[in-house]
This record gives sequence, C-alpha cells and structure tokens, in this order.
Amino acid sequence: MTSKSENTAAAQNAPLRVLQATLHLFSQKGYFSTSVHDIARESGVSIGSIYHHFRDKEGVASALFESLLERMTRELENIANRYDSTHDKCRAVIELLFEMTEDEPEVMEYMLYSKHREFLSGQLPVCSSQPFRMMREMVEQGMAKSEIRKMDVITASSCLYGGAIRMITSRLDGLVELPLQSYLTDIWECSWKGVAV
Amino acid sequence: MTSKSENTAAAQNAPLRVLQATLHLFSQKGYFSTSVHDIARESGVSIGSIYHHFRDKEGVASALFESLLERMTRELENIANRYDSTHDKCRAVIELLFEMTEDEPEVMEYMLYSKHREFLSGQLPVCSSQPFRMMREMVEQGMAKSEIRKMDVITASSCLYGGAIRMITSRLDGLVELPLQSYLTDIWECSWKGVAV
DNA sequence: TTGACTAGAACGAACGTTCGTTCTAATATC
DNA sequence: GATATTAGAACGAACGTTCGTTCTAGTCAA
Repeated sequence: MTSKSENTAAAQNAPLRVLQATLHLFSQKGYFSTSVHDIARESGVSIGSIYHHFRDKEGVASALFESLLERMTRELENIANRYDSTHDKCRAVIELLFEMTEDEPEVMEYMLYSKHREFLSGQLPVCSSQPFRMMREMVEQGMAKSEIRKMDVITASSCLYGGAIRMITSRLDGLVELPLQSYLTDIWECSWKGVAV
Repeated sequence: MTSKSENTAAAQNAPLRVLQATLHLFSQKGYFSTSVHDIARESGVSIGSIYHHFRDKEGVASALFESLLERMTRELENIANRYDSTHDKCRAVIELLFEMTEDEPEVMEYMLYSKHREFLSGQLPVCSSQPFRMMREMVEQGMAKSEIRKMDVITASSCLYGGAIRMITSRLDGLVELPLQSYLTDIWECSWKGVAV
C-alpha cells in the first residue's frame, strides 16, 4: 500500500518485467513487428530504463533467448540424472516439451519456432544450442548402450525427436485440437520403434 | 544481340525477375530486413514497376509463396500418380524434399523454414497448405489400405515425415555436412518402421 | 553528495508507398 | 503507309511515418 513498497517492488524487477513483456510481444507479433516503445508500454518500464539494462533491442532479445536456453538446460539435466535408460530419458524429454508447450506456449514458440538468426546476429541456430546438444548426447549414449541402432547421430536424433517436434509446431499453429499429452503414447511408440535396436 | 530483343526479354519478365530476386533476398536476410529498394536493385526492376505488378511488399511475398506452393503441389501430384503403395509414395515425397533442399535450398528455406504468418496477414500456417494436406492424405490412404497402423492422422504424419523435415532444417542450418540423399535410406527405415503395421 | 536508476521528449535514418511523368507497342483512322 | 490515339508498363524523386537510439533532467537510496 505504501508508495515505497509498491515502487521498489516494481522497480527492482525492471529487467525481469521487460523480459516477460518481450516474450509476450515477440511470440504474438514477432521481433520486427514489436517496437521498443511497445515493450516499454507493455512492461511499464521506460525506454531509458530499458536501454540502461540492455544494450539495445537485440540485447533484449538475446537476454531473453539465453534465459530460456538456460532454463531448458536445467530441466534436461534433471531428466538426465533422474532416469537410467536412454529409453526413459528420451521419453521424459518429449513429455517435458509437450508439457511446456501446453503450459507456456509462448516460451516454446520463442524457443523452437522463430528464426533467431534473423535478428540475433551472432547466434548459432537453435539446433546447435546446448539443450539440443544434450538431446543428441542422450541418443549417442543410447547407441553406446545398444539401446538404439548404430547410425549417424543427427539422423537418429532427427528421427527420434522429429515427430514430437513436428507435433509441437502443429499444435502451436492450431492444427492439433487436444493437449499434446493425449498423443504422447502414440508418438513415443512410433518414434522409439523407429530407432530401437 | 539487337537492342529490341534484349529489351523485350528483360522487360517482359519483370514480375518473374522480381520474384527470383525476392526469393534470393528473403532467404538470405528475411522479409523484414529486405527493403523494397533492395528488391528493385537486385531485380533491376524499378520501384514503381514493382508496385504496379504487386499491390505492396506483402503482395510480393505472397505471390512468391503461392507460386512455390503451386509448384510443390504439382510435384506431389506427380508422385501420387506415379506410385501405387503408400510406402513408395511417402518415400518418394521425402526423396523429393531432399533433392529440392540440395538443388534449391532457397526454395526450401522460404517454404518450410520461415514464419509466413509474421508477414503474410491472411495466410494459414504452412502445415495447413495444400502440399501438407496432400502428404497427410497419403498417410490416411495408407491406413485405409492397412499399410500404416490405425491412429490419429496428424500423429502418424508427424512421425512419418518429422524425421526428414528435422533433417532438412538441420541441413539448412549447416549442421549436416553431407548431401541429404546420403541419409535417405537410414531416415526412411526409421520413419517407416515407426508407423508401419 | 554521489552513483545507480528512471523518465520520456527529441533526433535522424530508413522504410513503404505514392504520384506525376515518360516510354513502348498495339490499335484505329484516314 | 502514315498518323493519331490509347493502354498500361516502367520510372524514381519525394513524402510521411515509424523506429531504434540518444540525451538531458530528474528521483531515490546510502
């Protein structure tokens, strides 16, 4: 109620509020159709403040991207530790991706459904990022443990995760009506059958 | 050699030259980082002329998109007629996509690796377009003929084509070093095994 | 008083688009 | 065959707007 607590609560989280507003705007209108003025309006943070915390517009986008990559990396590490077999790990990864798509479609949209290289100058493509590398690593271990047939790693990864990822983008595009979880069993059966020894 | 033939050859193809230049620029820099002035410069067609043939910048993009969709539709019709079994049809589709990716990466890039809805206002997502519908139809027929296990069509299509599409985007991102054709056998084995009865 | 932060007006470059004009080639008139 | 008329393709300078960014002034905590 005091103006002090209100102000500091808002002020201290300025960078966070900027990132939240940015995620929302980018996933709705895309990077180029979102102006810095839009971000200022939606976040309640002034333009000057945004430029104080982030170098420029691209800086906002890349901070957002990196924070989401980090979070994804943490979640994948959890999965890698929690399960033993490659089968269970990879299935859990797909389940995680499905859950995230349903709970936070905007995160998923920004992570794997936008062309970051079009606006993040130095950025490698998403599929070169750490989360994707970790997903491929699981597949590699699966081959070493003879759970997955020996073949090129990228080929096997594409086949194992490709169906699920396609399903996610279809869902984000409004082509799929039910929550993704209801398709998990079928998708996983197809995907695993394709690569298993 | 005569100035007449040279002039008319260039002049008559203005819309075509605009579309070619646009494809090239869009796939290199994206829609928003390509200005109409860029298109004029690259195509050798004046700004006024571009606006004469196409309503506006979005009109250029959508004309390009539709011409590529049409071409893709024709190619898929050929495949649908040339082969009998669903197995052969779907394999030929993936082979076609792989060939196109190698021969005309820009076409592939613009068709299935850019977010058209970000700049084409009325456009449905690619996966709702006719080529994608035809690909799903093949899967549907495969279920009717008991070549493919009975399940949700979008699920089965995602699994059958998802691996190949993932491979294509990886290749376009520079993650895959060899031409896609060298992976065709493996990819197809995985994909088909996943959905076959 | 100092230094970190916020504010939003102001700036200038770049963009999509328009518009008045010229050029080209086909058709009509004699 | 020569001339006049017409349609529409081509042109590019100029316009108004939008955007990313900078700047100056102000606030607040320590």
